[in-house]
This record gives sequence, C-alpha cells and structure tokens, in this order.
Amino acid sequence: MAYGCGVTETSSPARSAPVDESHLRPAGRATRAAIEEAARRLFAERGFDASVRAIATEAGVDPALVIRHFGSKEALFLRCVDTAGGIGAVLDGPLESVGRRLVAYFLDPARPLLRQRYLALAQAAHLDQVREEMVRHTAETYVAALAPRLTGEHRELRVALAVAQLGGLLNLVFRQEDPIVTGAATEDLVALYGDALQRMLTP
Amino acid sequence: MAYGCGVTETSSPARSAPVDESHLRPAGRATRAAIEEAARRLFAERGFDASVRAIATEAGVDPALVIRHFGSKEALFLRCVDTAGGIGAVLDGPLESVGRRLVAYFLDPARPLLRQRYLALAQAAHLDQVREEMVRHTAETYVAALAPRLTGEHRELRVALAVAQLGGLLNLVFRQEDPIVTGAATEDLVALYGDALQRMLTP
DNA sequence: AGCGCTGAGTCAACGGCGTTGACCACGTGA
DNA sequence: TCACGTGGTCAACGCCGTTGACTCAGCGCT
Repeated sequence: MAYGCGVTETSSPARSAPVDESHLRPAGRATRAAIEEAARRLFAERGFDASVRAIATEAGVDPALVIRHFGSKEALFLRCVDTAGGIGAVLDGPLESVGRRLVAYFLDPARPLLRQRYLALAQAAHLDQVREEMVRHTAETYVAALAPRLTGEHRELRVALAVAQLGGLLNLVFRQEDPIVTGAATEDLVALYGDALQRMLTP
Repeated sequence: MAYGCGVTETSSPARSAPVDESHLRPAGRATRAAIEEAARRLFAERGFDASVRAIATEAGVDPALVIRHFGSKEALFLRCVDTAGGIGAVLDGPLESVGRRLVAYFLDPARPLLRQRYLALAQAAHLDQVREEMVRHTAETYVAALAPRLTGEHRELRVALAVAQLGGLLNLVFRQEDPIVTGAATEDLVALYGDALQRMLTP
C-alpha cells in the first residue's frame, strides 16, 4: 500500500469525486465547504482520530450537521482523501529507474504531506470503504500505469507486489519509525529498497 | 512489520512477560486468568475492536475489574500479544532459502492464526506501546537472528528492510485483500516475493 | 399577501466506549 | 476482635458517532 494521495492541504473540489450539490442553496454550499475544509485540516493533523465533534467546532457548526451533510464520518474521511498527486509523473518516467524514483519520491522531506496522508489512511484501513479505496487506487494508479510497460509473466501481480513492498517501507518509516531505518541515510534506502522494487518490475 | 507472534490461542503464562502476581490470592489469580483468556479469544476474533465490556462479559466479570487487573485496555492487549512462535525455526534454517521460506510460512493456510495476529496488531499499531513492541520484535527476532549471518554492508538495515517487505506483503494479502494478490497462486507469490526478500538479505 | 414546501441548522438524546472513584464483602494476621 | 488489604460491584464521568424532533428562513405559487 503506497499512496501518492491522501488528505489534501486545501479544499480542492475539482479533484474530489463529483457529488450532486445542485439541490443545495448557496448557504448550504458554503457551510458544507467549511466543514470539508476543517475536516481536511484536522484529518491531516490527527488522522482518523480527529472527531466529528472537533471538526464541527472548527467549522463553527453543530456536529449533527456534519453527519447530515456527509452521511457518516467514514464518508467524510473518504471525501477528504483524494487519490491524485505527483505520483503519476514518477510512474510515467523512465521504466529502468522507477524503483529508486518511487522510494525517493515518498521519502523526500520536501513532501511532508505524504507522511500525514499515509498515516491517516493506514490508521483508517480497517474500515471497509477505505480498504476498497486503497485497492482501487493501487489498481488504477500503479497497475494501470506500469503493468502495460512491463515484459514477462505476472505483469499485474508484479506491480501489485511492488506496491506491497513500497507500503511496507512506508509503514516501517512513517508508522513504526523503526530506528534502524529512520537512522539510515536516505540514499542508502533509495538504493537498497529502490533496487528491490526495480527487480520486481524489471528483473 | 511481520509477526510470527500475536494473540495466542490459549493462555500461555510461561511465554507472557513475567508479572508479579505474588500479592494475589488464589481467587484473584483465577479470575485474572479468566479475563486474560477471554481477552485472547476476543482479540483474536475481533482484533482491537473487541471492547473491554465484551471481554468482561465473556469472563463473567465487571468491566471495571478488567481495568483494575491490567491497568488499561492497551496493556491487556499487549499481554495477549506475545512475540514467540515458529518463526525462529524458519530464521535459523538455511540462509540461502530464507526468503521463500518466510513468505511460505506466513501464507501457509495451515496457520490461519497468523492472519488473525497480524490483523490485530496492525489495527492497534497507532498505539505507542504497540508500536514500540513491534519495533522491539523486529530487532530482537529478525535482526538478531539474521544480521550476524549476513555479509556485506548495511547488515542490520537490510534485515529491517526485508521485514518491511514482508510486512508489506502481509498488509496487501491480509488487510487489503487485494484481488490481484489473493487471486494469485501461492507458489508464484513465494517465488516472486520470496526472491525479493532473499536478494535484500543475500544479494 | 399568504401559503406551503424544502433546505439549513440546532438541540437533546441514544447507545456505546474506556476509565475512575466510592463503596461493600471477605479472609487473613496481629 | 479488630484492622487491613484484596476482590469485586456499581454508578458515574467524559468522550464518541449518530439520530430524530424541532425551529427558522427563503423560495415559488396562487
């Protein structure tokens, strides 16, 4: 599980799944947006632990209204997690170095949001809809982009397994903060782990 | 994160961390054991979602007593998760095939408890003490067993990264149940992913 | 102008959670 | 016999996500 995706820093309705808002009046649309913005901020800060009540307070609104607008906390969370991101460019680059570039992309300290996003998603992964979203994301982003460019057997499976590898790294680095790994030089991680990804894709 | 460990199927005080019970009377010891047994069963069944109240009911006891005996739900969970298991034998076997044997060990359908254990731990991984236990387990079980037998640079780091790989696989198979991976033949997974582990350890 | 409908929003409450403190019962040692 | 510590229950706290009843404002319609 690896994500060039997640809780966005700002409201970005263009990227979000299209939801019918035509029945809403301007006032409703505005507070709805305020709730979503507060949710994005708090989910990014505290992960799925951010409570509906805290989000409502942040948006200056009653907790019940959050549920009325979005149906459930889980649904709101899913709306605040979008699957776009710069990862597409990495996947579309030269195939022979995609392994190292993927690892470098996620470990780049200039992209601290990726860490937040990964943590929020990993924490909520026990919810069915979140799990399905992750599977979908793996298929539509990674498998769709890479499998057609591979050669040999088990092309889709090898992409999925490379995604598994990537997710394992992020888990150890971001969630567990294993001192052996976090204490290592990024360049060593990129080389060792990137090559492992690469061999899975282009053996 | 990979675990030959977890929620045990039976009470196994010999394996559990030694806790001073000398101040307890026989009655206290018995109900304490009953609570622990109920907790092991329910944690294995439902993961960390198993509630203190349900555990108490299962043990025929008041919820408050559970906390009084074990301090907190998190502490009880940690007691019910032990780090022993058959994994030691796998790690001590021939080094040149340890990658495939590790993957085969965890994916063996004859060991369904490993799945439960992984899921319970992964779900509780956002708790600090659980996270620390995982890090400790990686260091004491995997790194301690494998790093001294390796050659070349970054011996400890390479073991940690192999553990990361393994955890990534278990996440995709057990948590996300990604259809691409669950639909693949186990022998293909063992070959592809086991070799990836192997190359990390003995390149 | 008046009416009714519908969206916007609040409020109190529900059932569940982990945890705490007050309280009682019992068995043992002095 | 009496104090004391262990074993255990009970009610309650504060939190959670969610629901249903309710009010209020704005709109179209006659």
